[in-house]
Amino acid sequence: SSVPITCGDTPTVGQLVSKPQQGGTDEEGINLEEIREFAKNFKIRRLSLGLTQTQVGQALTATEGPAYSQSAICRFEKLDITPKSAQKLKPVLERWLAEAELWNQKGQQNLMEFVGGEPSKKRKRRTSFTPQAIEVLNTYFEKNALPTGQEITEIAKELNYDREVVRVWFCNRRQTLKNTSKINAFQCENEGAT
Amino acid sequence: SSVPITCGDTPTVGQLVSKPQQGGTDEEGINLEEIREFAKNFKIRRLSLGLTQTQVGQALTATEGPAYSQSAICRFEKLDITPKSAQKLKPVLERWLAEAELWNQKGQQNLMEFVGGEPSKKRKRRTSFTPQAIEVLNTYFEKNALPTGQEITEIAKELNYDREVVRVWFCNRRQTLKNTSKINAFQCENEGAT
DNA sequence: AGCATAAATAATAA
DNA sequence: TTATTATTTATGCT
Repeated sequence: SSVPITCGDTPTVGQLVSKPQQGGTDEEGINLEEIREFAKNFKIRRLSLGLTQTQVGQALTATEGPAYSQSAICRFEKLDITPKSAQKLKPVLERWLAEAELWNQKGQQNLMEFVGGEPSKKRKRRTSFTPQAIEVLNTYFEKNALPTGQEITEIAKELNYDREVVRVWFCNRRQTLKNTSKINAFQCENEGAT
Repeated sequence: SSVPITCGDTPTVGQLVSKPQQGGTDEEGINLEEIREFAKNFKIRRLSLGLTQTQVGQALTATEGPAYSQSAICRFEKLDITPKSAQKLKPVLERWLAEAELWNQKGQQNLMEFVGGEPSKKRKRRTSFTPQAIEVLNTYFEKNALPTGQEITEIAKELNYDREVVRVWFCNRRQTLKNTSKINAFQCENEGAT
């Protein structure tokens, strides 16, 4: 009385691979086990490069012709995809990833260029501060990381923010800088200077 | 004079800002380069195990005594932490991670048991809101985009949806609004105009 | 076959 | 640290 739930839908790799009956190979000779292994590996390597599914999708769309959405990458990694599609996508991903890793070895900058994102994409801040306000705050911070109460009041007034908010911003800013500067300062090793 | 610890008026921060580097070791003999390397490695290994910062934090809290929040793990990985704290935290993380990897080799189940979470926490099924519910939610949102916990509970009750689902809906709704209004001239601050 | 968005995870203002 | 925002992933739908 085993009624197939699939109702004619093509089963996904994930569904097939969890069935021990097939021994890792589907009826068309596709090695499902190999695909599963690659998918898992792909995710780890992607994360090691610090790339998001969106980035991979966009990069592939740019270099490989057809469109690869974030959803497509997601579904591949989760094996929520038909064996046929997976079989087709696998070599594309494999080739692309290998190249990406090559660029990464030459430096993080090269990778980001290869991926196609902006090299120095500005990070979005929490909404309490507008980007403009952050810029102004940083300018003040560079001049003086420890403003007096009077100065804080004036900055807050200029930016039209709550005084307390500005005070805490300086606190957090100093904290972050203090914590990270020592350890992180060595990251800039490929800067052309000695 | 006494040692000023408070974030408001420590005069040494300005000095820290422009402090020259010391070749990978700080004044207390901590190998910063080693910590940086480990932090990077830690993240990759954590992701390879498929663990979240939250899971690591909770597991550490359970096995190691003091509390380790998701934020703490995040800050360690980002090196947004003092060298002293990092030095203290590093061996704990190293030991824990090694053990986690050991359990993982014995099987995914063992790892999840070690981590202490539910064996296989499934992602919540994506809820579909009825058009009627969306309409009601939007009406509430227009009146108040940031309802209190009490209000959320009431709205959820009225619509007969899970409270958490409603809470997340407001989160995402705020997010969407923010993203779209960014395209237009945005106004983040409704405080007294200048 | 992929968009819209719900849910989950990471980062950060307080 | 905690509560919330920002970002990323996953999935219901057509």
